[in-house]
Amino acid sequence: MRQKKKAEFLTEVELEFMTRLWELGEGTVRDVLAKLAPGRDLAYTSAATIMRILEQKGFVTSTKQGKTFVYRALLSKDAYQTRSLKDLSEKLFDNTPASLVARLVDDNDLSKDALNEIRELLDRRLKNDTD
Amino acid sequence: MRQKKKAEFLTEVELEFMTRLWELGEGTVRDVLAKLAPGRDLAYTSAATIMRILEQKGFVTSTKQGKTFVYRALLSKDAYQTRSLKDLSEKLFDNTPASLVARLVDDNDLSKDALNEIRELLDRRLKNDTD
DNA sequence: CACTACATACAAAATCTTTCGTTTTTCCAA
DNA sequence: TTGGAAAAACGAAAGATTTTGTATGTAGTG
Repeated sequence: MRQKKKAEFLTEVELEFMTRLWELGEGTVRDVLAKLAPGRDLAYTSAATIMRILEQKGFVTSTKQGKTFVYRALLSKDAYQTRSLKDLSEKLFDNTPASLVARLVDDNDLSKDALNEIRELLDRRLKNDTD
Repeated sequence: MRQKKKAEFLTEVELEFMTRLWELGEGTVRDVLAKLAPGRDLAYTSAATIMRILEQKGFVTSTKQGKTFVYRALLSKDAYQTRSLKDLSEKLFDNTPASLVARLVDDNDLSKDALNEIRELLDRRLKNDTD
């Protein structure tokens, strides 16, 4: 019998909801629903289902307050950023982060300040590393 | 009546196939199929279907040679890298590329070499910039 | 020619994702 | 206490993606 592998990545809609939850810190289904993009028209039950799925998959947790659940993210935005970047790097940049940065820097006119900021970050990182 | 919007992004499997085609430059269904990951077991007709879908969606084109189609990418890897980075930046980094790079270099998995490579890239960029 | 090997074409099964409707539960105010 | 408003639970419809089987076409060979 085959064990269903734990989901690593969020689906489109799951990411949409996690993003709102990250913004909120924590919130009920109704809170999250209210924060969706203006045009977005989604039944309350649909939103509730998505939150329940997110919990099943282990991306969020909930505690009951009165009769309603309050959700909080278990997966942090930072962690998911890292995970997504790693995935993109593997799938599209031959696992060479430098080429990813190269493409990014070529595409966007990053300000001198932004570039300097990043470089300082690198310097600090390189100093602290002992390996 | 609603016009079906042109697909912007590749699905999981489509990306898998495009990646092989980018490596090959051009190739038949059989060529691409042969290049898939070792464990990957997929019927020939499945591969053919995927290539046909890629063509329908405008990501590749084909020319008939004898009785078989030879496919070539219309969407370049570079262009798709750009598109994907932009999407990731929007969806997960508030559209600020600098924070994306910051997260990337914060990742502990990066080797010293990779970090140095990125730094040199930035140095060159900073020297050439005139603004 | 007609046989064979291999290609394309396409409908549809299988699976995963997204959305919703109905039923059940729960709190609270009258 | 009980009736109503709002939430949760859940099955399943609707939709998209992935995979396959069957039918059909075509080039080349004896």
